[in-house]
Amino acid sequence: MTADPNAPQIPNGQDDGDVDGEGRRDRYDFARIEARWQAWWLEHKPFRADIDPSKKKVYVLDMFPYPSGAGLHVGHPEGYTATDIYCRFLRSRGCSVLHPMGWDAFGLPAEQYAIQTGTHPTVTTARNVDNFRRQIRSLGFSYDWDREVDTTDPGYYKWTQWIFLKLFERGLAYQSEIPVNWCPALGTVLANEEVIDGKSERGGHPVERRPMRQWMLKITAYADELLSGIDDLDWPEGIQAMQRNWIGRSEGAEVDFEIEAGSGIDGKLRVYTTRPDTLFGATYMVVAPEHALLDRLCTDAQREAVQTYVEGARRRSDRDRQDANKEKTGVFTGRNAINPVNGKAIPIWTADYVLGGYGTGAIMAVPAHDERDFAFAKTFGLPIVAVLSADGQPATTPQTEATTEDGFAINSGEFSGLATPEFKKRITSWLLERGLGQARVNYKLRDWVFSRQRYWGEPIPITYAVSPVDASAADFDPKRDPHVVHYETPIPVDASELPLVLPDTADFQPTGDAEPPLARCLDWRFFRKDGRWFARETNTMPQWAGSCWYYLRYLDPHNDQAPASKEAIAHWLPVDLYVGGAEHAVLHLLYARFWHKVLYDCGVVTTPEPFKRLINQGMILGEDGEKMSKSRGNVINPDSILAAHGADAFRLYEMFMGPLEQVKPWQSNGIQGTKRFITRVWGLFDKPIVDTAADAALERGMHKLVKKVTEDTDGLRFNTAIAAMMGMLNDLSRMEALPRKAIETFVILVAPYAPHLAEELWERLGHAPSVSQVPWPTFDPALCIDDTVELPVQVNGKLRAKLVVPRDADRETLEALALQNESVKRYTEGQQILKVILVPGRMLSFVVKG
RNA sequence: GCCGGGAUGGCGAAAUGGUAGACGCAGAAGACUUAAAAUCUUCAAGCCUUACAGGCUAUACGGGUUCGAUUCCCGUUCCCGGCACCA
Repeated sequence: MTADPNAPQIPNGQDDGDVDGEGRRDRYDFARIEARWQAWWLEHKPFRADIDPSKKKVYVLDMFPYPSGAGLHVGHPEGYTATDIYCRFLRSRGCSVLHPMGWDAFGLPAEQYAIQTGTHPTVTTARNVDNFRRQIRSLGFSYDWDREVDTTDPGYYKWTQWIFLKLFERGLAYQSEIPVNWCPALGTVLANEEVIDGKSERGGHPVERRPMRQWMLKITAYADELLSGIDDLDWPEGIQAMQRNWIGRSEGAEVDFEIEAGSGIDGKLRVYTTRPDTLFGATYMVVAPEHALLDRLCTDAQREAVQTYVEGARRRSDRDRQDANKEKTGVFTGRNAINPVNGKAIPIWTADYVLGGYGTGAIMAVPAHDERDFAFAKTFGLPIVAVLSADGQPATTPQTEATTEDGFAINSGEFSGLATPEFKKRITSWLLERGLGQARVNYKLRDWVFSRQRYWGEPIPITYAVSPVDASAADFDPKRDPHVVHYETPIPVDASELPLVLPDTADFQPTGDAEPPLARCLDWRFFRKDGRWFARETNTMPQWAGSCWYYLRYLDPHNDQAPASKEAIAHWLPVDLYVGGAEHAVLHLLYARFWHKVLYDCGVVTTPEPFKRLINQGMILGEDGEKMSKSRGNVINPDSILAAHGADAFRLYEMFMGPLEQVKPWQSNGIQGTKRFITRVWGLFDKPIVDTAADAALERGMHKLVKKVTEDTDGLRFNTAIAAMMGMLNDLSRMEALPRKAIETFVILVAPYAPHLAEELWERLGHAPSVSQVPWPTFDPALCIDDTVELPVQVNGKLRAKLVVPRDADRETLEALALQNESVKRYTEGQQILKVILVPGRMLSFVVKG
C-alpha cells in the first residue's frame, strides 16, 4: 500500500470538504457532539447493569474519589478511562458489566475545606460532589449512574453503622485508654497509618502522643487471615509485599528470665525473640520505658535516673524515637536477671530503642548478633559474646559489627555445633519442657484506632448510661447538671434505630482539646429512655470507614433492609478488577479486606476476599517530570484540557502516554497527536463509502487490527492498541474510497476509546444508536498472517540482507536465495558454512568460519 | 539498610530470544495560502565515508549463556515508590 504522490490527497480535489450548503462546516465540533452523546447515554442508560444469568458477569471498580474543593486532577481520569475502555469492550463482547461510581465524602479533607471556607460541610460537600459528577460525566464514562453512592448519605451510613454494630457484637470493636497520635492542629487523633515522620499525612501538622479513650478495631484478630489471603490475590507484587510487611508476621519464642533476688518481684521478665538460638549470647536485657514492671524493677539507687529517662522518652514524640540512626540512649535499672540457659547474671537496662507496644516490651540483648544491640553495647561498654559463626569455629579477630546471618552455634553448651534453624527448634522445645518459654508468633500490625474527635464522620452507634454526681438532686438533667458518663459500659444502639443521623449544627469547628464537636450538641448527645438518662458516643468514625465496604453497596444501593441483597451479592462479588492509585496499598486496601473478612464470618458476603485483581495506575507527573503539586505550579487542570481538545482526545492521550501502570510525565503537546487522530478519523468520512469488498491488503490489515486491538484491550495495553488504530488510520487515509464493512469495523474498535466520536460516526453510517451495543468484531487468525514476509538474513549474528519471500518457502529455497544475495555473498564467499538456522517467517542465520 | 519498580533517539514510548526505535510529540523540507494557523506529503538514532551504495557504533555500566540478547543469568551504578530500632 504505497502512496502515489500524484493521487489527490484531498477528496473532491478542493478544500477539505468544509464548505457545504450551509457554509463553513467545522472540522469536528467535539463540544457539541460530546455533549449530545453524554445526554443520550444519561437518558437511555445503555450502561445499566442488570443481573443477566445468560451473560458472564464482570465487576469493574474504580477507587471512588474524595470530592475535594480543588476538583478532579489528571490522575483521576487515568484509571477511570482505563476501566471505562475495558468495560465498554467487555459489554461489546457480551459480558454483563457492573461499573459504578460514587463519593467518599466524609472525613478530614472535606471537613478541613469546610472549616477554611466557613461553610457547613453539608453544603461544601454537596457542591464538591456536583462538581466532581459534572467533571466525570464530561469525560463520557459509562457508569451506571443509578448506582451512585455517597458515604455521607444517611441511607448509606446507616449500613456503615450497622457493620460497626456487627464488629461490636463480635468483640472486634472495643474502647481503650491508650497513647494515641493526637494532632492539635487538626483537633483529632490519627491512625498510625495516617502519621508520616511524626506529622499528619493530611496537612503535615505535628503529632504528639497522648493517652485518650478511643474506639479500637481488633484488626489483629485477622492478622493471619489477612496475611494468608494475599497469596490468592492477583495483585501487583509490590502491593502484596507492602501488605505482608505491614502485617509483619514473625516467628520466635517467648522466654522468661528470672529476676535476681532482692527485687521483691516474684514474677519473671518475659521477652520475645526471633533468635532463641542466640540465648547463650544474651549479655544484658532491655525493657521499654513504658514497661509495666520498670518502676518495681529499678533499685532505689537508680530510681531517679530511670524516672528522668522515662519522662524524657514519654515527652519525645515517635518522630524522634523512629530515627534508627540516632545515638542509642538508655539507663541501667540497677537490677540483674538470670539467663535461664547458663545461669549467668546479666544487667537489666531500660532504653527507648525497645518499643512498649511490640512483643512483651522487653528483649534479651545479643550484641554479637543484632545490629541494634551491638550499637547499644558499644555505647555503654557492655560485653559482646559471639555464639555462632559461619563455620562453627570461633572467630580469631574481635567483632566489628553484628553478624545476623544463620550459621553454626558456638559457646552454646550442649547445643554447640547446631545449625541455626535446627537450634531454634531444639531450644524452643528445651524451654517448653522446663517451663521457661514457648514458641510464639508476633505481628507488627496493631489494632486500628477507629475514633476521631471530629464532626464530619459517621456517628458511632454507641450510648452510655449517665448518672448524676449528686444522687439526691431532683430533676436531674445532664445537659445542665454535673454528671458521670459510664464509658466502661458501652450500649450498642439497636439496629432498628439506625441510621443514627449526624446532628445539623453550625458549631462544627474543632476546639483543640480532646472534646469532639458532637459533645457540644447537647440535645443530640443526651436523651432519656424509660426515665433514665443516656449519652451518645461523640467520637465519629475515621475517613476510611465508608470506603471499607462501598463496593458492596453498589450491588444494591437503594436497599433499606440490608447492605445489599443476597442475590446481588451472590451474583456480582467479588470485584473482578479494581483500579486505583498505589497510595492506598496498606490503608484502604487492608481495612477493606478486614471488614470483608468480618462480613464473611457474619455470613453477609460469600467470598473470602473482596478484590480479586488489582491494578495500580502509574502516577501522572507534571511536565517537569515532578509530582504535580500546587506549590510547584505544574498542575494540569482537566477542565481546561477538555475545553480545548475534548473528552475523546483527552481519554486517548492519557491512554496513549504509556503503559497504564507506569509513572509518566504529562506533555501538553502530546495531546495534539490524539486530537489529530480524532479529526482525521472524522475527516475520513468525507471520502465516499462503497459497498464493494475490501481489497486483500485491507482485508488482512483489518483482521490484524481486530486481533491487535482485541488482545491489547483485553490485556489493558491501551497504548499499543491506540498505536495500531493510528496505523490503520494512516492506511485508510491513503485510500480514495472506503469499503463499508472495513470502516464499520474500525468504528466499533475505536468506540471504547473515543466513544463520542464513534457514536456520531456510527449514526452517520446509517445505524441507530448505540455503537456501544454492537457486538465486537472477530478476526480470522489465518488472515492475520501475511503470504509473503520480509526475511532478515544474518551472517555471524549481523544483519546482512532482507529477502522478500513467500511465507511457506522451504529451507533449501531460502538458503539458495540468500546465498545469491550480494551482501550475503560478500560475507559468506570463501567461508566455511558451519550452521544454518532458520526460524520460519522470522530469521535466517548463517554461521561461517573463514 | 530491607522490599518493590525502573533506566531504550531531542521527548512519550514499541519490540519479552530473531530486522532495535512501531505509533505519537517536537524538528526539517515541500504542497496549499496574499500570509499565518490548520491540513496534506516526504525525511529523520549517532558517527564515518559517500554520487549511489556501504561501513561502524548504539537499549545505564561490566561480564556470561546463545548462531543471535533491550529481552535470560551474574555483578555494578543511578533514579522512583514503600518500609525502616518490630528484637
